[in-house]
Amino acid sequence: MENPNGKKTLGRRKIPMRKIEKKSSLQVAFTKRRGGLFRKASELSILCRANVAIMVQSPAEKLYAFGNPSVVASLVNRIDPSPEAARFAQGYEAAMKMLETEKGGFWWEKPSEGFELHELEGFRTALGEFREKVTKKLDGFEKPSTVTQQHQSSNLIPAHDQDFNFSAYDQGFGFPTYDHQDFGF
Amino acid sequence: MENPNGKKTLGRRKIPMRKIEKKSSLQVAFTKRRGGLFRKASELSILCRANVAIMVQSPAEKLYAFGNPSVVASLVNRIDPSPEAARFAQGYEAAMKMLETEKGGFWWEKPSEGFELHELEGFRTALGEFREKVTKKLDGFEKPSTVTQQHQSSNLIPAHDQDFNFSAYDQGFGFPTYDHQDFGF
DNA sequence: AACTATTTATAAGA
DNA sequence: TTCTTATAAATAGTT
Repeated sequence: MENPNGKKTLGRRKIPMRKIEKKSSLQVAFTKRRGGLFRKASELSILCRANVAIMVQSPAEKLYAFGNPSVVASLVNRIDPSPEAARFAQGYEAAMKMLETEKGGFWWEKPSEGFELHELEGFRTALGEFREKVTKKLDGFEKPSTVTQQHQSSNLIPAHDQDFNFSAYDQGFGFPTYDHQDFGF
Repeated sequence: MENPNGKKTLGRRKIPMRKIEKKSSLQVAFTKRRGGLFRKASELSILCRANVAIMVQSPAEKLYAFGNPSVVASLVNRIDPSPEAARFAQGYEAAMKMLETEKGGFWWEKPSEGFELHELEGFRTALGEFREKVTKKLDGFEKPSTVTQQHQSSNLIPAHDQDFNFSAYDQGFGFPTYDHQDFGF
């Protein structure tokens, strides 16, 4: 065997967090990680009763979407309130239901796991309110170059007097999110 | 120590894939898994040069978003082409840039990792084309109850003559996705 | 918010 | 591409 330690494979290896150059590796990684991302989203939905919608675009401009049909419908309606868009959402849901019947049911169809209509309406309005609040919050912003190196985020977003913050970033996740705070069920 | 085996903790435990009932556990899990989901999205973006946008709504209707500013801007523009929405996107980007300067830079600002403008335009148009194609594809759909128990998905989506499929589901991920096929960089 | 042991994800290689 | 294997990473329960 090629490995000095006599094991069959090297196992998973740590990779640097930058673009994968090798084309074949890139494609495999994209497929695996897209699946992993959608699985994580599904688990978050189920475990925590959270609505999740995801869109992923590959470098080749292929588009992939995740979401339970109702959330997709809500999102589509936001994106385009036309009858054609609504018909797309209906078709999507119909196709999902067909697969459901064929395979034995999806989680969002089970009464104990499904979402109520009023929740979907809430999702729709929350999205609109989200935008409005942030627009107001960011009122008067200047170009970033004029406000740097002053721990501006702290000034911008005091710890206890805000509607939005970059909590995930502040927690050291290494990436920013723009979200509500004061999570409370 | 309380554990019969003398170890400090029980370690991670497997949990059933259904709603977490205990309120405190639910909140902790939501926070952890939302962070995990966004981290995975970030990694997918970096490793594979993929545009990713995510929206998560908690049961308490708090809204969380992920995406590099340009993708968010594109998405926002789709959702609402009004000047106010555009201003939100600008504010989001400005806030991100402030944090960037403060902390040393985010991946999407680095030339080697960033996206080009034409890619963003592609993302925008891909989203529209996606809807149009699916609308056309689903033309003539009936209610799901009329077409069940016939391996309808196979009829609906032949293996090699389609624009869209449920590939992730078919691969046994346990959740459906609606996506393009024939991935190729 | 930190800590571990365990579960889960996944990079390489077959 | 799909399967295997070993390691890297995520996280449930606890402190």
